[in-house]
Amino acid sequence: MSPRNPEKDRQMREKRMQHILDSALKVMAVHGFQLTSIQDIAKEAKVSVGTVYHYFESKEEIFSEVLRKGQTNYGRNVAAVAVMEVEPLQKLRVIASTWLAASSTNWAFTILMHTARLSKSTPPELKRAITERFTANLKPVASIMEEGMRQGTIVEGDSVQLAFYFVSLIQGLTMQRTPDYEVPVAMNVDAIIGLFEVKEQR
Amino acid sequence: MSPRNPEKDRQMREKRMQHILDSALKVMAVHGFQLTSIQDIAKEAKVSVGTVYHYFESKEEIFSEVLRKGQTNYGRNVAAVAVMEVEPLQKLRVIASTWLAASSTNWAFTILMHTARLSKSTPPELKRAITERFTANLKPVASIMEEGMRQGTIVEGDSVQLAFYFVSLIQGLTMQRTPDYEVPVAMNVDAIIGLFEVKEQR
Amino acid sequence: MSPRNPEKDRQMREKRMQHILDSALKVMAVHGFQLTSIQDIAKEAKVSVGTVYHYFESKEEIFSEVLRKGQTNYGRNVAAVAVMEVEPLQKLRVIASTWLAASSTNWAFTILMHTARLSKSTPPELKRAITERFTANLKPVASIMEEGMRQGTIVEGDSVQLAFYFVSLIQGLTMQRTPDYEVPVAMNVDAIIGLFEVKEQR
Amino acid sequence: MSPRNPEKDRQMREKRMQHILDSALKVMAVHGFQLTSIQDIAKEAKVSVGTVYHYFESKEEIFSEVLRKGQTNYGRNVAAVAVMEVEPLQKLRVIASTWLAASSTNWAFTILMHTARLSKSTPPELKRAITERFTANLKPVASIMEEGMRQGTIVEGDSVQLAFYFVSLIQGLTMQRTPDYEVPVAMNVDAIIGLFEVKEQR
DNA sequence: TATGAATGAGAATTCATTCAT
DNA sequence: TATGAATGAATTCTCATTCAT
Repeated sequence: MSPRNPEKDRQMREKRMQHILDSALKVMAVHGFQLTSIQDIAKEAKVSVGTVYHYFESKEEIFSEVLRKGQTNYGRNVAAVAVMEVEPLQKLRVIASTWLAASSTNWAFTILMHTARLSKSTPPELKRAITERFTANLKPVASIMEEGMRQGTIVEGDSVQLAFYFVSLIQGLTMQRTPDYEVPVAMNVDAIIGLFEVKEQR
Repeated sequence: MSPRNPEKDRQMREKRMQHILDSALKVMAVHGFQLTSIQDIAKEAKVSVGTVYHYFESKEEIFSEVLRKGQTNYGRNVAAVAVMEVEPLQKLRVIASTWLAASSTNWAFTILMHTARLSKSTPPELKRAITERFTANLKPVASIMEEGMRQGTIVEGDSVQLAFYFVSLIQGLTMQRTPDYEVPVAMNVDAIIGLFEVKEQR
Repeated sequence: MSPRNPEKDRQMREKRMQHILDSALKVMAVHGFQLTSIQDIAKEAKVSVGTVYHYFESKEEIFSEVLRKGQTNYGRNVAAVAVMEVEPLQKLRVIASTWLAASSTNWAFTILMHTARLSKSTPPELKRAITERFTANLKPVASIMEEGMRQGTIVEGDSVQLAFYFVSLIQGLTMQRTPDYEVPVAMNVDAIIGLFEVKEQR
Repeated sequence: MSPRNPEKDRQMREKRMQHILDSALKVMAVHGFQLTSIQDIAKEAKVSVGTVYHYFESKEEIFSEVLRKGQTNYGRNVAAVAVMEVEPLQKLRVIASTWLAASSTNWAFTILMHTARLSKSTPPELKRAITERFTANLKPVASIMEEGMRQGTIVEGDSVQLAFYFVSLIQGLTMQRTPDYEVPVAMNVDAIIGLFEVKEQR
């Protein structure tokens, strides 16, 4: 019947969708959330507008997917760090360094996430999904905090709250990392981690 | 024809402009940044679109002014706290509590600021102005940090960097405060301030 | 405060709205229902697309208004005929002649009405409104039928049903009146009315 | 490779084309005329868009074929009724009952036909074809009328005109039969036929 | 023959801005 | 100064049609 190869078709489809999502994140990083038009995304992906709509129902869905993939990815990375064979403080350092790395577009991603949660026009399901994934992603960080408390190297407190503060701080700093006009104050990962560290007695 | 009073005219003008700016912030807090139209602002201010354009050159200028007033205001408040007659840690507490108060629309303001800095369509002058005011506003906080270090109650480090971390943390937390789907983790001002506090010897 | 004349403004507004609605009917008569674009309407009315949207919320609303005005108008006309001082059969003749007059765009209007009622995309309220007005407009015709039955000049039967048949016949014929390729069969008002007439005994 | 059978191939082709046309009518009955997309038709027929284009040149052609088959079919049915061995009035009754049967999608078909004739975008050939078939289909009905006149059971008049009125009435009533908001007036086939009947002397 | 990916023109709608009154 | 009508560019989304596999 069909002279096509369904399996290959499926793979191609998957690949193109990912390509479009990557392009979407890239332009959103430059243009900002809802200011990114489908045109912009299509141009970046070097496909036509129609093609974008061939793969995604709406602009809405693209944003939703970008966020989902990004948060899921981040969650996986953090979980991997949490079970590494190093000191808890070192784990925090890895997370902070990765997130704040100059090359990353995390600042764009963070803004994207918060703007989506804020915007009146974002559908409730998406808001809830974002918040839930964010909350779930706090877990691995919280477990690092607990581990550090047990070892006496991380300050005492509610582990989830501490994780919340840590992540919020990192995200807050990330957003200062926007291009063009960066705040002229250096960031020092050791000093940041130091805030969560139990100081040795002299 | 009523005789004109130039001084009163000027005051009236000032008052209406402020009214429009207040209305603008109010709707932007609900609708999100650039999704707020001039129509929305005019409706909120109960004036016509034409009137808005009498007082402001462009939508651009309104945003710019909202940000300028907001940042200036914030700067004044922080400066006032910095010279209060209380412990440095207490000063930080006051700043944090005020900023994170449930009633505030600081989350909207923070997003507004970051989105503006991020957006390609924001003119460079505005971006620079925002960043400069942000940087300048770090000063009073840095002086609090220095004061605390001198007294041995605040952790050692570069005072401006510490201020940067403190403000970023507060802003990062603020953005978790968006309505509808708040992250289900409590915020505890004492615990937050605790991160910057030198712990007593046991 | 306002150097404008509100009353005059209101009148102008009313006039422009009517002008746009007239233009809308005119183009819909040529292009057909949902095939008429706002562009078409704007061009016909010699205003910009934006202006059309200044006066009407949506294409939907324009169609809805065209139908409402048209049906209301028709209802008024039929009611006026119903109370004229002539024979019942003569009243039917007047209605039929008016409706089938070559110059009228009733055929367009009729199609418009039925297509709207048929289309899946027409909101239920509009469908109900159309149907209700149609039903209400049967009343005057039914009263003519009753009058004729009392006088023995119109065939016996349920007056509302008879009215329904009469109107449906007229509308059915109207739709044959589309331009370009008219059905090559003459219409004779007397013969049509004859169907509802009690034939004299010889 | 299976040996080809040209005759069987042709039959298959014919069968698939008919299947697509049937599906087309089905969806058009629900979605309304030009609001039906090729996608809709393909989905209903459970084939791909490409396949539809294998069998038909354009959307235009599909509509054209649906109408042609529908009108031809109707013509055949009416012609069959015309030569049945029953009273002329009974023949009219059969035609009316069939056409107005609740289950039929004639209302969709009727709208389809009229909208096509009306639309600016319908090519002239199609318009002419529709009108010609419509006109030709009046013949069998006209012959029924003539038969009735000869027998003195159907009112006198031009037989083709009478047929025209009869068919227009039926079509007019059909369009009141749209789903969702039917006009709340009963239809009585006997009463309808009665309009064309010569009344007995008292 | 069958598929569905790709395209681009066109539709509805929004909105910043201008301008006559 | 105040108003709101008018404009047209930009945006999202749809869809007929083409084409490589």
